[in-house]
Amino acid sequence: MDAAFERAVLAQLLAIPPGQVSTYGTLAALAGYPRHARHVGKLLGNAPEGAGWPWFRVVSGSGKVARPGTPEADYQILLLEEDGVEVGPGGRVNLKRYGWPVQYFIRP
DNA sequence: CACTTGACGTCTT
DNA sequence: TAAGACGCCAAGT
Repeated sequence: MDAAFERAVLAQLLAIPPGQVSTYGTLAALAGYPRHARHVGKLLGNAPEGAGWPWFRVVSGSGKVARPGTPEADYQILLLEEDGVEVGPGGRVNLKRYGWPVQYFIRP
């Protein structure tokens, strides 16, 4: 396993402010591993549930929840809404508002 | 060594 | 906007 990669990604994951979301590719890039988006997904998928990691704050680059249709996706949507993030039909998230670190803050 | 498999991303229809 | 083609990188078979 690559402990350095895991540490770096986890650091970025924990850096996401509550109520905001980031993407796999962004986390990988911030961690210092560009084009390793798939590995971030694999890491989160393999991550222990009781670790307390905010894995639910990570969505795909299109702003959609990964693996749509699965119970995990529904659970993630639930957690995001609990976190104050609006999730549209199909597990869509408006990255213009909730995206991190680039959030545009289009608030009424 | 060749091929497959991913919680992915960007570009083109 | 939705859907498909390609590209990407590491790990497993």
